[in-house]
Formats: sequence, structure tokens, C-alpha cells
Amino acid sequence: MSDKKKTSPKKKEKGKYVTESKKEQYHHGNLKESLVDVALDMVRKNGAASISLRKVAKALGVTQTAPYSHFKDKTSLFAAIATIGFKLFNERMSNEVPENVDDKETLMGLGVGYVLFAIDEPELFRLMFGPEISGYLESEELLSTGSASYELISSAVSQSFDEQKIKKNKQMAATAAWAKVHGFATLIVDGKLDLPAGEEERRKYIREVISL
Amino acid sequence: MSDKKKTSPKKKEKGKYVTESKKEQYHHGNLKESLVDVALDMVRKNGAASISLRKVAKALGVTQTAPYSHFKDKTSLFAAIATIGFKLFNERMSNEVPENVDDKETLMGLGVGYVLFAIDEPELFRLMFGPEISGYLESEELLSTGSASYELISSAVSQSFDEQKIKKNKQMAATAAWAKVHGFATLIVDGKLDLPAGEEERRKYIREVISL
DNA sequence: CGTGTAACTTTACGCTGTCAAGATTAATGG
DNA sequence: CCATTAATCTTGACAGCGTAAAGTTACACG
Repeated sequence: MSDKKKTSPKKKEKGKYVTESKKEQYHHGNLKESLVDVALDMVRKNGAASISLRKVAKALGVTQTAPYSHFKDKTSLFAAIATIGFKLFNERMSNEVPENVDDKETLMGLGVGYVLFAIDEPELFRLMFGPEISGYLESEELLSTGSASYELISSAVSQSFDEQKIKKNKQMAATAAWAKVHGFATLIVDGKLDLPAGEEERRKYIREVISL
Repeated sequence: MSDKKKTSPKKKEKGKYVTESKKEQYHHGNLKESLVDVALDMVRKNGAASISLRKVAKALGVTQTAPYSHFKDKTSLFAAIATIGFKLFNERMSNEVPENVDDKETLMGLGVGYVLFAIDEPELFRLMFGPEISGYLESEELLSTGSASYELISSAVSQSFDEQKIKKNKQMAATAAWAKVHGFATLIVDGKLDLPAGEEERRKYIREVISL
């Protein structure tokens, strides 16, 4: 009943994310970022369903309730991860568009980027479009990065149609384009489709399917 | 310490699924079907995530472990529900195809049915294509009803292409068709798209988007 | 009628998200 | 520089979850 306090410092195993050097400090220092880092890793490796706040906390050497100082609940941690996901997603799409191409090629590039991202980051993609954060409206950043994705495609469709002097309803065309590419990505991520092996073969395959 | 056994019969509330009349029998009678019925209801109303085996059991007036006499685990109950889902899904698609139409119209009807099903049964659709049963290979019936869906579309694409004397890779064309319709349905189910109000307006809208 | 077996209960374990209250430390302002 | 405040983290607890193990009931069949 005498020593409640840390007589032995628990011999913390100190994984790569546990604060280094300055041993055993009460405040972690940058727990919030670390939580996102670790959780992002876990999502990538084993999917969002495999995550528990307690495991994330333990991996960082803090107690199970420490995350609640930085995140309202589990969903808001997922939202932070998904936000990162959408940023990477938007970059990936943009990077797939070559300089100085016409609007049709721009649209194609975005679509290829969309699908390639899903291939490279299946679990992150699932989280971004999955039920864990669906209907979560409390993060402005998540909403904006998320809708930025749609804007990319939507405006490319619009411009592509101007270019080709097509008069069809642009909104519906954008929906159709988005649906095709999203469905393709979803089916791949869910293991419903087989893919060619190399990156370039895949790019070619994706282009062909998208253009059908 | 004397009366472990049911001195008072617990005054069972007896919801609509609890076996009627013959009160308080040890054996439920048709627990397996009842479990699926109740769970299907719950999925429809609140989504698969809202389900717990314990709640399903309680709704039927049996103890929490009773379901394990009929289902290996929670996933296999989900698989049973998804199987029903795929049967309804396949019926819905087939019913949307009028008699004596060409292969192109057949394909269109299937697509419209695909999307309409997703609209009418969003939670069931999500379960059918969601992570809960993804990778579950232990139910032959689930696998066959599931792949029947793909066959419907795939063979319609194939015939439609013969009809139109199109020579493109049929498999890729089937993939593209499936992707478009599946992505469309997924986006609707996830609340990412707005829909017209009436059934006929929706049918028209779906046809237009699909044909783009 | 006796017995095996399928259907169900009892009990229990470890894991989960999250709340409330307290301890510790960093930050701030006098 | 010190006192107070506010942020951060810990302790402890609760209810709900999936599910394993072992016991009980009752029906089906020889």
C-alpha cells in the first residue's frame, strides 16, 4: 500500500513510435500525430476493422484512454486517417495527368490515377469510402478533401465535353464517369477482378476498361 | 440456494418472433430460420454494423449462445443473409428485363435492376458487397448465388456484343459494364448521389446514366 | 423403455469503446 | 520566478461484444 507510483518503470518495450530518448515522460509530446501514424500503418496493413483504439494506444506506450485527449472517439481518428487518404488520392490522380494534354486525356489520367490508387492503397481506399466514416460530418477538412476528389473528375468531364462539343447533361456525364471508375476501383479492391502483373500493363488495362 | 430453476418463468415479453402459443419450451423449433429472419430485418433497418448475435438471440427469447447451434459464427449468419440478398438481387435484375427484347435491351434492363435493387435495399446491398462476408468461402450457396449475378451481366454483355458485331475483348467489356453499374449503385447507397423522386423518374435517370 | 444426440442454457474469458475522476506536467500571466 | 490554469495522461470502471466449454433438456429411434 506504500508504493503506488512507478517503483519499476515498467520496462517499456518502446516500439518505433514510442517517444525516444527522454525516457518515461508523462507527456508524450506529439501523441496526436503518432496516433494517426500508427493507426494509418495498421489500416494499411490489416484494414480498418483490425484497429482498436486500445491497440493503437498500447503501441505508443500510453494508456487506453490517452487517445481521448486528442480524438473525440474512434470515428474521428478514422476521419483523420481518411483525410490523409484523400490528400494522397488527389495527388495521385493529379500526378497521373501529363502536362499539356487535352481535356479528354486529362480525364483519362484522373481515372487511371483513381484506380491505381485503389490498387496501391486498398485498405485506405476502403476506409475512405467505407461505412466507418460515412455520415461523419464533423471534420471540415475531411469533407473538403473528399469533395475535392469529385471536383477533379467532375470538372474534367465538363471540360472534356466542351472540347468535344457534346451537349449531354454534364452532371449526368460526370456521374457516369465517376461511377465507372469508382466501380472499377471498388471491384478491384474487393478482389472481384484479376489484374495484370506489372505497373505498365495495369495502366494499359485500366485505360482500356475505362474507355469502353 | 434452493431454486436455481425457473421458479418464475421470466415473464418473457415475446416479440413477434418468439415462438407463439406453446409457452416456454426448451426447444425453439425453427430457431435457425428465425435467426435469419430477425437478422435480415435488423440489417434492413439499421445496417449490418448494428447487429449483434446477442441482440438477435434476445429478440427471439433464447440465450446468447443459442445461435451457435446453427451458425458457426457471426460471419456465417451474415453469409446466410447475403445469400438471400443475392437471390432477391438476381430476381430483381431478371424481372427488369422485358420479354422479347434484343440483347442490348436485356443488358440495360439488368443494369437498371441492379441499381434499383441497391436503392430499395441499400443495407442488404452493402452487406452483400461489404467486408463482413468478403473472403468468406465456406458457403457454397453464397458463392454460387453471388457469381450468378456476375454471370447475368457478363453473358448479357457477351451476347450484346455479338449482336452488334463488336469485336472488343468481351471480358473487358463485361468488366466495364459491371464496373459502371456497380459504381453507380455503390455511390447511391453511400449517399453520394441525389436521385429523382418517383420510381419511373428514377428508372429513366438510371437508364440515361448507364447509357453514357 | 432406454439411450444417443441435437438444441439449448449456464458460465466464463478476454477484448472492445468510452466515461468519470484524479494525477502530472507544460504554459501562461502576474 | 512563482502560482494558477489548462492540457495531457492515468486509474478504474462499466456495459456490450464474440465465442469457447461444459452442463441440461427433450426429442427421435432402436
